[in-house]
Amino acid sequence: MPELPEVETTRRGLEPHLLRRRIRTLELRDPRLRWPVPPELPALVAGRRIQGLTRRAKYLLLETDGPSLLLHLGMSGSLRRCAPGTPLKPHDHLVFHLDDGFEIRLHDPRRFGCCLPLPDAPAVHPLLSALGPEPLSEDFDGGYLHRLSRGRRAAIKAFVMDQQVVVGVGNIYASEALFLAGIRPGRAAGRVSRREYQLLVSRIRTVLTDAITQGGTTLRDFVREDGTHGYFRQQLRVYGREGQPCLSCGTLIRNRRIGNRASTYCPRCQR
DNA sequence: CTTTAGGCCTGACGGC
DNA sequence: TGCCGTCAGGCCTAAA
Repeated sequence: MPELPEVETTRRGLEPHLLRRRIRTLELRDPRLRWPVPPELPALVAGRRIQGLTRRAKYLLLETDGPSLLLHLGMSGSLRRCAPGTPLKPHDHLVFHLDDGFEIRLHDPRRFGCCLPLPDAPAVHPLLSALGPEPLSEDFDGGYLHRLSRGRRAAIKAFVMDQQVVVGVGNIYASEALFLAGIRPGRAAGRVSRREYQLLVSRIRTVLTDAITQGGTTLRDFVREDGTHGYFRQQLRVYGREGQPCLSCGTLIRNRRIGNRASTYCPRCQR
């Protein structure tokens, strides 16, 4: 599932192949994504030169010398760089034809992703304007989470998955970070101590950076820009391990629904 | 204000 | 074998 590490892996893989390239055409094979891709989008970007590929939260910003684009991979999306002549697959919805002959294809079976034009001031875009801090930035720390969480009754897992609180942390990495910090996912966010938040922030940082190093987590759909898998799945301690023994203490991993999400945890290691 | 539920979408899976 | 209900998940909107 594309959370921050998968999006960042894709960004890093694609950027060197995109910089200074020109978009010859954008082929709209199926515009039915989370929001319909505007029919005028191909005309807006045709002939434009790519000046950057940046990331904000789980969004990718494709910057050109004309209009820029906002891309999201939803939960089953991937961007692949394909050599000329590579056969199209089902669910290859968008194809950027570049001036070096290569193609960048947005593949998204469940179509929860998006591709939208971005205004000149990206920060005012409604999808970006209310986002919380980046988890790997300086302004995200234990004190911030502690302050923001006072009085909140929502589960801490739902709290850290709230993109207005901190971005990029989805179900997989929230589960893993809470395990590494020894905190039960169902505890009220407002009852978690400052010290625990400091530890949690540290664990969120390490789990995200480790996952980026491994190329992200492939469960089913996610592939990197070159078609290879991410390898962080092998490092998962609790996610997807319901009923299996905890790697630290041997207690069986439990699964509880929190905020309508599967939440796996070790009842002994996490308090 | 915070919190929750529903909806979008496809494919895998289990039960009958 | 084949049909069908359920689940997965990010993130929106609407409603409580």
